[in-house]
Amino acid sequence: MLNSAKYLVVIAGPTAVGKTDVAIQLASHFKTEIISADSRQFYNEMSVGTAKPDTQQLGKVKHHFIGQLSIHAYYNVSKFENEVLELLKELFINHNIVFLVGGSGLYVDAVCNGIDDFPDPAPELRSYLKGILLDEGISKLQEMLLALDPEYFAAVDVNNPNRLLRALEVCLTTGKKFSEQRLNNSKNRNFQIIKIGLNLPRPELFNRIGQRVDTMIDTGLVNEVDSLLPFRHLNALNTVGYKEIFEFLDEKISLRQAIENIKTNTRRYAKRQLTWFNRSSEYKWFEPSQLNEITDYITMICR
RNA sequence: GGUGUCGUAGCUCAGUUGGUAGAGCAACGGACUGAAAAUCCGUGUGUCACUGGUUCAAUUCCAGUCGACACCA
Repeated sequence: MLNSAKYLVVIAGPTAVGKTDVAIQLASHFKTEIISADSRQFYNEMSVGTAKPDTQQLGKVKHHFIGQLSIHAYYNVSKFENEVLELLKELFINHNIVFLVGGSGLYVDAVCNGIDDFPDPAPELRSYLKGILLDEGISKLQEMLLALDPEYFAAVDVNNPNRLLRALEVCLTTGKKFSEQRLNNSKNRNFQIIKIGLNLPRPELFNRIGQRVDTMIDTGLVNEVDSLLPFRHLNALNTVGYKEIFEFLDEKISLRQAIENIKTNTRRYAKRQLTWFNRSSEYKWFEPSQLNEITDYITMICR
């Protein structure tokens, strides 16, 4: 092969747009493998509610990062970045093109651009800070961050508890300001990146979301969620499709209402995904039906 | 058929002692560096059922009409 350049082809887009099917056809065409960038399809115990590729689909193309984790495992985007880079080294030995497919924008970006390195905070620090949030409210966390890192305090969304907790965690673990360590530099990769966005007119997308939720219900979502009831406190299960069914199982809402809520929350999620991906101008957008155009586009660039 | 209550945003409802109206949810837009399907921020989109009357001014008061509900026949 004359051109030995390596290409990571990102297939991103909102949930239910049809990424899985397109990716499988593309990966088959280019005789390569798929890395999933979907922060919920990682979990082995969550299948129906995450619309994982089914066994037939998984049989067509080798997928990575599908169901490789237990919901009890601690995982984060930095681990994902490192593991994917390791895997890519191997895959690029025998393939010039590898697909990265998923809707988790932060995870996609971590692979493409990298994220800054921070030490893992001690678990007890995290629960200590959460305790403060619970007992004294967010204003206490704001006070703490203002004292420890006024620069980040000025820039951060101070009403967002997750952001405050994270910044405080880093400040207290490292003894240095979060803002000093958060360089936001794009890392160099030794492969080229092609970004493809998949989207549909909104009514069509929303229609597909509704149909997919109905299919999940028909294929046993309630049973799956019921079996995970003891673990509902886990972060992995703080997820659309699961939290609404928990409410139904608590008899707080009807099944009908739970289904409606899942559809609404999935639509909102899809919009947030589009906001994320639209921020980058690097995406070339297609409709999922434009398989030939997408194939030509990739071929043209990789030629 | 009679009496009563109600009719305000996409939905549930508040309100205006008469000066053309506002909450929650939805919707729409946005942010995002180790929880990210998470978390957070911003925006009111309206023939105040309809037709008349009183009034400088009616969504508000009055009458009628239509519709919903309840009770009485």
